[in-house]
Amino acid sequence: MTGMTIGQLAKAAGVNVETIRFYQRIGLIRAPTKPLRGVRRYADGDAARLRFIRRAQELGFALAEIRQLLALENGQSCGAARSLAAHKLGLVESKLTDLARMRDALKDLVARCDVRRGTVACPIIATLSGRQS
Amino acid sequence: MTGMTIGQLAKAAGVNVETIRFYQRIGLIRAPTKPLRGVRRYADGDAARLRFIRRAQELGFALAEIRQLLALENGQSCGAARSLAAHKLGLVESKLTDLARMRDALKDLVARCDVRRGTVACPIIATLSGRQS
DNA sequence: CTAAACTCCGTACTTCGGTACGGAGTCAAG
DNA sequence: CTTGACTCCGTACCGAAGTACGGAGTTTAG
Repeated sequence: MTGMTIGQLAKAAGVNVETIRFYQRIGLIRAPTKPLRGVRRYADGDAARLRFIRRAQELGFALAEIRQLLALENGQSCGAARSLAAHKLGLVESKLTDLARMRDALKDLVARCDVRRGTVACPIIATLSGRQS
Repeated sequence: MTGMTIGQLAKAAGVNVETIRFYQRIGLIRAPTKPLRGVRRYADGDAARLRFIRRAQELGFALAEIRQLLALENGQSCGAARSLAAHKLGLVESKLTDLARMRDALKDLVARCDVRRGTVACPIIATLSGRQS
C-alpha cells in the first residue's frame, strides 16, 4: 500500500490519532477520501503539516490562526495573502521582541547564579511588563 | 486611600476583574489581606505582574509555566533558580528560532506579493516542519 | 482462516483558562 | 442617610483543544 495509515501518521508527526481525527472534523487538515473498502492513506506532507501545527501552537497561535497561516501555503490571491501575511508578520515581530527580552533576562540570571552562591532574584517581570499590548 | 481597588487594577492591567479573582484562587497572584471592614487595595507592581502574565501567555506559556517564571522573580536558592532558568532558557531559544523562521517566511511572502500580481504561495510549512520537537 | 491489531465514526468526557451571575457587604456623592 | 456603583465570595457555566470509549468494519501475522 502506498502511504501511511492514520496510526503511522500519528507516530510520524508525534501526535495522537484522536487529535488527527479532531483536526479533520474541524477542517484544519483534509481527510483523504476513503476507499469504499479499506482505510485512508496519508502522505509525508500530512506529517509535515501536523508538525507545523504543533510548533505554531507552542508559539502561542490558536488553531484558528494556524488555519489562516496554512491558507498562505496554498497559493492565494496576492491582495488577501499580502495583507494577512503582513498582519501576522507584525504579531510575530512583537513576539520576537518579547521573547528576546525574556531570553536576556534568563541568561543574565543563569550567569549571576554561576558567580554568586546563595540566593538570586531575576527581575523578569520588568522585561515584559510594559504598558502596551 | 492608598493603592487601587480591584476594578482600577483590572483597568490598569487590561484584564477582567474576574480574571484577577481567578488568578488569586489558583494562587498565581497573591490577594492582599482584606481589612475586616473595607476592600482590598493593590499596588502598581500588581499591574506589572498581570501584564507580564498576559504577554507570557501570548508567547505560548501556560499558567503553570508562568507560575514558575514568576518564582524566579522572588529571590530563590541559586541551585533551583539556575536549573529552572536554564531549562526555560532552552525553551525560549527554540521558540525564538522557530519564530524567526516564521518571520522570514512571512517577510518573503510579503515581498513576493509586492513584486508579482496574481497568486502566490508561501512555503511556510517548510519553515517549521522539522522532525525535532 | 482466525486472532490480534488497527481503523472508522459518533458521542461523551476532560482540562485549561477564564466569564457570568447573584446575593450580601462597602464606599462615595448628593 | 440614601442611592448607585463597586467589592466580595461562591457556584455555575463557557469555548478551545483535545481524550476516551465502544461497537462495527478492515488488515495482517501466523
